[in-house]
Amino acid sequence: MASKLFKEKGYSAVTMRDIAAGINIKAASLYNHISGKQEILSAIILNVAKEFTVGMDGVIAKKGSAIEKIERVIELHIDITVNYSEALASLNNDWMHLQKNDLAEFIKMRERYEENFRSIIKQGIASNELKPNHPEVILFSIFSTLRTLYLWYEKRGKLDVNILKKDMVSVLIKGII
Amino acid sequence: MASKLFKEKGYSAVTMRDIAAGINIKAASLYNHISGKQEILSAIILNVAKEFTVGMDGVIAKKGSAIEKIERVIELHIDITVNYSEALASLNNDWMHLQKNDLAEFIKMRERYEENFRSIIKQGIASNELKPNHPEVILFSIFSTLRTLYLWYEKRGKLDVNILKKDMVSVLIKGII
DNA sequence: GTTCAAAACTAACAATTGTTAGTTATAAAT
DNA sequence: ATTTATAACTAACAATTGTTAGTTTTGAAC
Repeated sequence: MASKLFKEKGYSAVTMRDIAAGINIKAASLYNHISGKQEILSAIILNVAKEFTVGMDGVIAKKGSAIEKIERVIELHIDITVNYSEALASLNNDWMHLQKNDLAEFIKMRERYEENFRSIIKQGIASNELKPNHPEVILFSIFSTLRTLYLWYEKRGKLDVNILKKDMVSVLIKGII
Repeated sequence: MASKLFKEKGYSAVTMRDIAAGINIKAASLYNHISGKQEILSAIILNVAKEFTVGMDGVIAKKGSAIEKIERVIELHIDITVNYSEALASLNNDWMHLQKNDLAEFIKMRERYEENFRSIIKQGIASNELKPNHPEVILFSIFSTLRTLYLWYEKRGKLDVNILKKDMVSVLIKGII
């Protein structure tokens, strides 16, 4: 419920009274369940960040071509988007409002995730599976598409997940020509 | 200066005192120059939104293949990103904090822009320039990559614009294989 | 050197913020 | 029926918010 409000207006613009009203209680009653506003944000963000970390670790662990691994990363993102659509808004837009320890943990996970993705692309270029484009551009292109998928998934009427996976793999890997 | 703060923490988390401190004056002094916080936000967002609108209108007006038009759209986004990097953060993340009239104007511009982009893709599919993928997936893929370019452009040490354009066109249109 | 508009300042405001203290309602277990 | 833990409530707090009022400083034009 809080994550839905955070998605709509951003963490800073949502008040404890807003969150409480969303579940028909008063703001003070929230403190019977949580320690404060920050805890809500970090629960939302770190939970989904861990999903990404675990998922990416799984992709890296399995053997396979770079293309196969990229396909699995695309599927991972789509699955998480379907299950955590609102949390992804906070992860993308409000991570900077995490406090010290949570912020450090988040940044560490994000860096590790990105580095893993980068290693897959480098593997693909080394094995001639991928065009010798600048790896950063490939990384950025795929990454940013997957990152903002949550904005589209709902707007476009909850497309069928399997069709979406196939289309995304096709467009992102083989291009649009 | 305000746009830089908005990019870092988001509109709602930035106070008038923050903005004033950024230019070494007191908050009250800001009101000698502007009517309020909202005006800052709408100036930032609507200005860059108009750049997109004018640019896209230019692309649509010129004759050319769908691929050529998509290339020009990519170049348009890169040019705007280079010149308005901070404003793009507000446009992407804080547009919902615009007030009534400004919000309506923004949404109208965004819809028109998107519709123009969609028409280019449809033209490309009709003329067999593009693969018969679902147009929405192509639109979303290119769009979201361009949309978040501002996050990468600075982090990656201000890449050379012309090289970036070529790489982006290659990756987004021809794919990574 | 006086004038005068632009733009800075101090001080304060009403409203809203996250949070705490203390109290009451709920409902399962004895 | 009494107890007891859970979770709701009211009321209030200190801090911070955007903004206004009134005053002083600045600096170019005369």
